[in-house]
Amino acid sequence: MESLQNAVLFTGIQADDCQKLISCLSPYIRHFSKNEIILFSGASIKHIGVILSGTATAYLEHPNGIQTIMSQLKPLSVFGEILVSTRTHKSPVTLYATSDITAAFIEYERLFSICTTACAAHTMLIQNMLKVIGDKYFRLFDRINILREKTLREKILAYLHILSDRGVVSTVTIPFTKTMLADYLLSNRSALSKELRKMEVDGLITVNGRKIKIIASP
Amino acid sequence: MESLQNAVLFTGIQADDCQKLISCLSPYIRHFSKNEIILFSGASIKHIGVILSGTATAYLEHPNGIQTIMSQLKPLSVFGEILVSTRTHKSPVTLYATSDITAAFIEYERLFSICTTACAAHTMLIQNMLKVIGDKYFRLFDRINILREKTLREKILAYLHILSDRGVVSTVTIPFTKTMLADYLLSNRSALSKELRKMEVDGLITVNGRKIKIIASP
DNA sequence: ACATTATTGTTGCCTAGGCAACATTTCAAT
DNA sequence: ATTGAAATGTTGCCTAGGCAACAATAATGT
Repeated sequence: MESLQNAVLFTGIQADDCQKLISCLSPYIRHFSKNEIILFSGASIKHIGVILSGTATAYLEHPNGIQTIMSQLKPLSVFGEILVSTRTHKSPVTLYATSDITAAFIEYERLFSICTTACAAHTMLIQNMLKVIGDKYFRLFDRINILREKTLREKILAYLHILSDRGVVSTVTIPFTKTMLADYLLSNRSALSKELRKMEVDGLITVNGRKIKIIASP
Repeated sequence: MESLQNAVLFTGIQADDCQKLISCLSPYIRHFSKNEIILFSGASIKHIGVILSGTATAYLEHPNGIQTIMSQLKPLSVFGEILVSTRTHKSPVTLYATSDITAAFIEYERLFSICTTACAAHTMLIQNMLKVIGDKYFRLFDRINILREKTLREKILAYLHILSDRGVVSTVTIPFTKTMLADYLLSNRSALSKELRKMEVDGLITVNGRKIKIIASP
């Protein structure tokens, strides 16, 4: 439970205020085992979740059964926070546990109920939530920025550029498998494999498993 | 200024509370003439904007100069609200006035400063803002849902399906030109034109200018 | 009413990359 | 260590749709 304090939701709040705030939010803990579904696409939820330990992956489901990767969650990642403000609270994604997971859940209502003990902290909490939502929005925006590139090569470069924190670092580590990367880029795995090789031949990058070094940035 | 009260930001707030709240937020009004740029991509802003009259279009700019349409704003649309919570407050899009525009601007700080007169209304305001942000998030999500379809025909159908409020209505009116639609679908205009005709021939839809009737939904 | 500009339809050409099929390597579980 | 299952590399084929170029139509401003 102490680790919950480290979540972005609680940054900028004094330790003791934070204690009070959290007890005021009265989160409850749930465990999920690997491969279990934490949240079904289309299901209504009335809590936001915080991953305390383990990892999860969010997929967008297609009527035809195909899944598209949307995001990866790691310890202290928050989920369900966008649904707070929607009418139906229906999740647009399915959340799979990719390892054994411990997660904390906080009821939406608690977030907005003004508690008597730590109101200032409460305000900070809401602002932090805005920040979390903003971050998620921009990650989706990043993807649009990548997908609008016309060729696969350009998509890859755009992806690497964003991953490298907009060109600050030159060696990046892809946070998932190449198969998933192809999925993320909405392209074909073998086409991705081909193109990465071509880019290596053309001296643009060096590929080493999941590590990619970006060579040219003219 | 009365029209500002009708913005989503102020729904669920009593008229008199709303008056107080708005004077507390002390918005200021600005005018833009057609084709003027309201907000530059990359520019920092410290206000959220509400369109009072007129229309605007948000474009994502590419280093190479190509613009991708992101959203259309009409009276009572809000913009800049996602930037409230970010560190740099830098706009990811450029906002063009597509007609003469009147807009109200409210400083971020005012949103969170607890006023003495209408604190409850203030809380409602924040919740409304969460709703606005959530809506924007889902509109972006919709686009991903469309773009991940593999063929152009499937993209068009997915687009029409979402536009028809998930299949409730069978005749939809495209909110922009076909040229812009092709842009939105990240595809080629003449390819879109071709495919729409083919779909008409195949008896899937009927196209009448910007009105499209969806015939089959098996 | 007229002129200018934007939108739309239509055609043909051509290539990026989707797809399937297989071999190889890496990873995970027992 | 061993086995089964993913992940990855690689090849060839083939088509969806990008692109350019033009004509026709519609919208807009003067």
